[in-house]
Amino acid sequence: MPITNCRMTSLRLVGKQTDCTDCVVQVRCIGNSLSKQELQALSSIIRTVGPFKEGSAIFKMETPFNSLFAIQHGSVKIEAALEDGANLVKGFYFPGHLIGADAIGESLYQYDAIALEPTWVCELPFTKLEMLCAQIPKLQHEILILLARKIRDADAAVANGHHLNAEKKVLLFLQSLNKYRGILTKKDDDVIELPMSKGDIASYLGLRPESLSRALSKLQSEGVLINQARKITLLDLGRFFKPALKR
Amino acid sequence: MPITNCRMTSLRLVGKQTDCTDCVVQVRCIGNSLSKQELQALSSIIRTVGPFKEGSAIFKMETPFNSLFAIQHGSVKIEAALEDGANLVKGFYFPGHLIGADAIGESLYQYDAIALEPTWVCELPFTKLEMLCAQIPKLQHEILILLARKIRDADAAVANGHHLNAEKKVLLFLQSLNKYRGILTKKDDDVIELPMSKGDIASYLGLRPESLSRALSKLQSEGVLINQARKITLLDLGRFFKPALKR
DNA sequence: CGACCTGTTGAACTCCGTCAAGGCGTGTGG
DNA sequence: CCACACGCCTTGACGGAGTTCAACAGGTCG
Repeated sequence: MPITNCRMTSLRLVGKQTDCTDCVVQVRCIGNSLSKQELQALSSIIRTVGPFKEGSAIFKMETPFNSLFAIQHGSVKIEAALEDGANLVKGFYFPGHLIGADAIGESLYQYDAIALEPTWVCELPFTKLEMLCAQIPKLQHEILILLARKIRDADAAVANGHHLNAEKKVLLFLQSLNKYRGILTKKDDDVIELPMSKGDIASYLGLRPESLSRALSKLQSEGVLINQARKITLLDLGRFFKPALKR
Repeated sequence: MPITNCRMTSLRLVGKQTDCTDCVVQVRCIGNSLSKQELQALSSIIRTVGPFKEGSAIFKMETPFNSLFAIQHGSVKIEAALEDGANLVKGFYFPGHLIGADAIGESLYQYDAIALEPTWVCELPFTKLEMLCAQIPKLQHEILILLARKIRDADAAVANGHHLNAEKKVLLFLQSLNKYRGILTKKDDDVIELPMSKGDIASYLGLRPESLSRALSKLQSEGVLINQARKITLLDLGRFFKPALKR
């Protein structure tokens, strides 16, 4: 589960591709520690791309890796096609998140990045970013921290996949989603509007759609949440988690 | 599953802590692209530490994070204690591997690193390494690639955890272990001497020890391998994998 | 020799996957 | 406007892989 503390000032972007070197607020997942001058140097190598409409790809597995992408507005799912044709969803990302970093050192991206709603991203050409890092140690430091966090998140996902049952996986997913979207939208009413399908969530959690559906039904019957199509209301997570994560 | 292409010239280290600035071959997971002069700069900030005897910690969760460690000789398991007291093994690492990188940006290490046999490591003070990276872009590039590979490995572990059954997990583990140790020891006889316990392997694969034992027994009865305490002989992996990884 | 730890084997149970059917909302065409 | 199809989600019944609990074998160390 990708979790960042990054916030992003929401942008009122016009509906066409822009090439703005002036809007320094573009990338808020990196650059927070930089001076104004350094931020301008960063701004000079990046550009805003969008909108990507729902279902369209920001990059695909076959695309040569050249850039990282910071999500500005919208949401993105990362998925890889398995050899048998099934799709495996590897993550969901929101404004302030960086995607594509795990392709560093490879010639191609590792999977497809698909917009879940109208989405704008900020392109960071990797070679230029690297050169800038060499000039700005603070930027290098930020990138290293960001990659390390991605490793920690992936490690945590492995551990959770091993020792949590379906219901706990679902709840952990929902609360991290809510926490994040709470930061973003400042809504604290515990209602989550899902930008992705239940099928995508099931795939991400390593469950069959039927199992996810059953888990949600059971949680609803226990009064933990309310499950309505693409809207989920969290009622009483504390009660559920208090019986202590048994192994 | 950690896989690196790094090779390492095996060192005949004396059994006491050494402080060798001359042995440039110390760290072979990074520095491969550097000039002689740059390698010397790298050597000047690192030092060899060891031996750690079996069961002793190179670092623990409570240890403040200051350094990365490249394994020179021996083997290391990474494990975290869960709140209920159970231990979760998160990885096994061998000469040429780098550990501790996912603590970057945190004040403490994320888990314990325990030697599985007499082990020497090379300590890389992180702050100094960062400063060196700013001076040597090639080194910065290597570090970024190394971190990205760790992300890919962890992502692959998530996917494997989801759609492989116990037997396939075991075989995948064994062959990656064998591949790696083959590179190291130049033995190609497909006999693996396990430095870790079966319990550790089970934990790493997300299985109960009983399930691992059963999987190994079944594979032995099928003629795929021979299971003898801490020695496993791989016989015919090709046959097993040919029926196509069915989801 | 006996205590202990690790690994193995057996039997019963549980959770999730699988297969099948049906409900619901949406879009399309008549 | 309704009829229908289609995709997505839900529900039910069943089976199987892995867990759990228990007993035991084999090695090591006191």
